[in-house]
Amino acid sequence: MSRENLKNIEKQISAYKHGKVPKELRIAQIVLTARTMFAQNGYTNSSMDELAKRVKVSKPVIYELVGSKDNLFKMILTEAGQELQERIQNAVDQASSLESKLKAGGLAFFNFVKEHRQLWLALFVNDQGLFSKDIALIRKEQSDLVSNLIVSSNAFENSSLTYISGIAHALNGAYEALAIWWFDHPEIEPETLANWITELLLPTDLPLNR
Amino acid sequence: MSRENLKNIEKQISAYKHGKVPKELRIAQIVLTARTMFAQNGYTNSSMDELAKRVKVSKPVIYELVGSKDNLFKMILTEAGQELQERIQNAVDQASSLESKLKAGGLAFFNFVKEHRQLWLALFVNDQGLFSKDIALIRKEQSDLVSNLIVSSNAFENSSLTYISGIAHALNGAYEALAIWWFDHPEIEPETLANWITELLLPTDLPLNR
DNA sequence: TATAGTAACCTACTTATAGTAGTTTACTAC
DNA sequence: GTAGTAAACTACTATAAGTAGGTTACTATA
Repeated sequence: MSRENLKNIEKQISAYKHGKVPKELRIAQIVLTARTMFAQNGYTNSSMDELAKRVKVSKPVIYELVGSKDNLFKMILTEAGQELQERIQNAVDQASSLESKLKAGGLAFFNFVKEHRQLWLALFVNDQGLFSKDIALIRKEQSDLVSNLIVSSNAFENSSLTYISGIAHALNGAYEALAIWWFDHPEIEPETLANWITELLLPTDLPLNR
Repeated sequence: MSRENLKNIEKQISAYKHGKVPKELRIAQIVLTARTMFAQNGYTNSSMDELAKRVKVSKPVIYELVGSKDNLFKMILTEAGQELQERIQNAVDQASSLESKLKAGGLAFFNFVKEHRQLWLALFVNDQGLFSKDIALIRKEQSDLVSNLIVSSNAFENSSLTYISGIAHALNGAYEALAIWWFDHPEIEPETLANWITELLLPTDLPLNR
């Protein structure tokens, strides 16, 4: 991602006196500018008119070069997805044991998110603002339910509330992701899915508490 | 959710000859019609003009009664969130052991999703179509990476590929959800988060394989 | 039974934004 | 210096959220 940086490109562009900039350079400028804009405002709250203003070019130029708002977003999404993928893959490859691979992969992921917080949010999670607070509230309630379950089970009796809250959210995310995956495997019964996650967390041949 | 059903309400409405229907009844009709529309087309692809057509009323009536498109969506989202919450809570309360509570809660969740597939997707996951395929592709790649990790570790050697794929998606969902939760706890280090999930899956005082 | 008040509803607009048709400008090759 | 073309522009259309201001029909009271 950002193999070229925006400053660099704009410096090159400033060499063209009368504003007629080669296609590829202009595309790079547009995509990078759009990435910042999407990160700041999300997809819906970003407009192509504003993008045109930021790039200091008229709208048809943008449409000529990147096709559509959708397509522009997809380009940015795909590129970021690829970089994320590569970084995780490299991290996993360089570790040896299962445990260290899991740690390294997770670390690579969280570092990526840390470096690109706003962008990651805008690309992979939600469309800036609109309902994120409402969904966050619902998730929080679900997670509180799970937190209570964990606490009352004494499974994590020496753990901090922060840790338990985080784990509860992670667990909810697992259920949610499995439900999304389920759309492509509709023949599976709800009971089966519930068992999968339960057994993942509480292997039947192991004591429940630790 | 849908404490009243649409047919019922429209039957009551048809009693009013000249189309002047009491506020509350009209609101119920609008909300239920909108719920169907959002489930079919998602938020962005649903228009208030179409809603007005479906309800057979002019647009200002709808704005008078539900305020805005945002607000309408939030009403539906919140109500669905509450029902989901209640169903999981009831299921958990009625079970006794930690394991049975996890199973029952999970089952309640997956049953809810099964009963309201399209609506659940539209409300909690994404905005119909636009980028869901692109994000799904990225998730699939991440999950394949995790699947390979799982397979090569021999941790699940007797498991079907379908199961492994599902678990991999669930695991990715856990990372993603934890990253979202992280926005409210920015002081935590990436290493810490990576360790949390690793230890959840591979408790250090237990053998790695089972 | 006439009429005042109001709840429910309407037509016709404004504003914002994605996307396009058709034209103009400046650099390049001969 | 002129022809061709790449890069850019102005000015439009279409769709959709949201609103201003007016109309209709039911209800209560004289």
